[in-house]
Amino acid sequence: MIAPLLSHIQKYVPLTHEEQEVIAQYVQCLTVKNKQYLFTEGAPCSAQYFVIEGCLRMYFIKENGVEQIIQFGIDNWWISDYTSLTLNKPSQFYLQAVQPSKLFVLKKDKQEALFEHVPKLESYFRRIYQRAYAAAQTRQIYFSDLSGEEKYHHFATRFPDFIQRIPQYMLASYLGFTPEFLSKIRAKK
Amino acid sequence: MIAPLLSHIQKYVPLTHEEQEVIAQYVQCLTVKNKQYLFTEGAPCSAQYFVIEGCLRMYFIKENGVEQIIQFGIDNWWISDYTSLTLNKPSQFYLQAVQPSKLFVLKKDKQEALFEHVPKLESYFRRIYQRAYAAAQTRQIYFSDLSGEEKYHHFATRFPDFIQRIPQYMLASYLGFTPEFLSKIRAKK
DNA sequence: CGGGCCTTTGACTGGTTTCAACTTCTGTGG
DNA sequence: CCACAGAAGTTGAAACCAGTCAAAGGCCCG
Repeated sequence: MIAPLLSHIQKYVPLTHEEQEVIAQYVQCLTVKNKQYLFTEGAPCSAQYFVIEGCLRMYFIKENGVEQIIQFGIDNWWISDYTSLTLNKPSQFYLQAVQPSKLFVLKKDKQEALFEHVPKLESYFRRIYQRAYAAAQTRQIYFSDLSGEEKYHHFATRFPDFIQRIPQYMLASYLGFTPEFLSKIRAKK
Repeated sequence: MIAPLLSHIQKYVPLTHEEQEVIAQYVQCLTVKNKQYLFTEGAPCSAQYFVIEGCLRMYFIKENGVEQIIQFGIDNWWISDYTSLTLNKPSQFYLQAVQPSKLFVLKKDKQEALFEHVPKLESYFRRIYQRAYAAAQTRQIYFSDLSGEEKYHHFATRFPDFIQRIPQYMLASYLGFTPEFLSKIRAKK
């Protein structure tokens, strides 16, 4: 059950059997239905989520009322509103399942306690956040260099299986344009 | 000399006198002239930079040949191409001084060695990267919700002193539009 | 003092949005 | 299992935000 998380951690730091037990006690497993929310805008977000199955989307509502997805949560990826989590501020985002999903929850206070018991997890999360930040930098290249059409083709060729799993309007939202425009791109060929 | 860095670290983790000495041995201080490069696209980037004075810009060249700034490096902020640093790949960016600047350099191998000697720095960088990632998430809100004109006004009111220090074409590049368009925004009032 | 870089201004162009109408898909209850 | 209502996707016309190109003016630094 907790195996996927432990094996992910062990790609970065080795764990003794005892450490694995401790970790298992500090995280909870959670099964969510499609459309279920993990947190919503305005409410404080006090946990991080590790997706092992299914798919989440994190989004906010723009001035004009349109939903803007800023990230999908898929297998082996931690997702959360880190501003809310770090500074104890109300969340800026909604985190919602877009498929029936299985995930692990690590609450903020549990994480801090876990660092006391298993200090090498500091190293694990240091690497995780470093990679997440690196990915955010790289994503900026695609989002500022590519036109709408190019972004779609880039994403469609990189994640051909993923785009099958989500409705088009969510893909359009993530790529930063309207569903109508995506429809026109797809009509071209 | 190294005081600004040590006091920044101590906002997150306390340091003994010995630990401060060790850190001082692993980082180098560097003074750079305006327009000097720290690394360029294609070359591996094997260090992070902590700015204590002056200003850096990190940018890449778009398909159409235009420079796109993705980040400014100012006081008390670590800056680097973390994809290059983490995965030992050639850098995607240029990092260049836009003012005479003072900074500290932490090479990748030195950082790893430093973690051995001062394990609590894992915790420091874990927090630093978590905040950096949080900031990247928040920035996405502004960049996807605001029009060009709104981004300018938002940035101008938030950092009124900073925009005085850099040429307008760099601000336009950072905000994701052309210098001509910025000029037209400013002409409106 | 000069030359090149930065900024401004205007006319034209184009990618993307908006709006509205229509079609297709989906899932839920009878 | 079918029917139907609401959600999702498509299509076209008109409008708009921002880019491109070109020319002129300002300013900084050698």
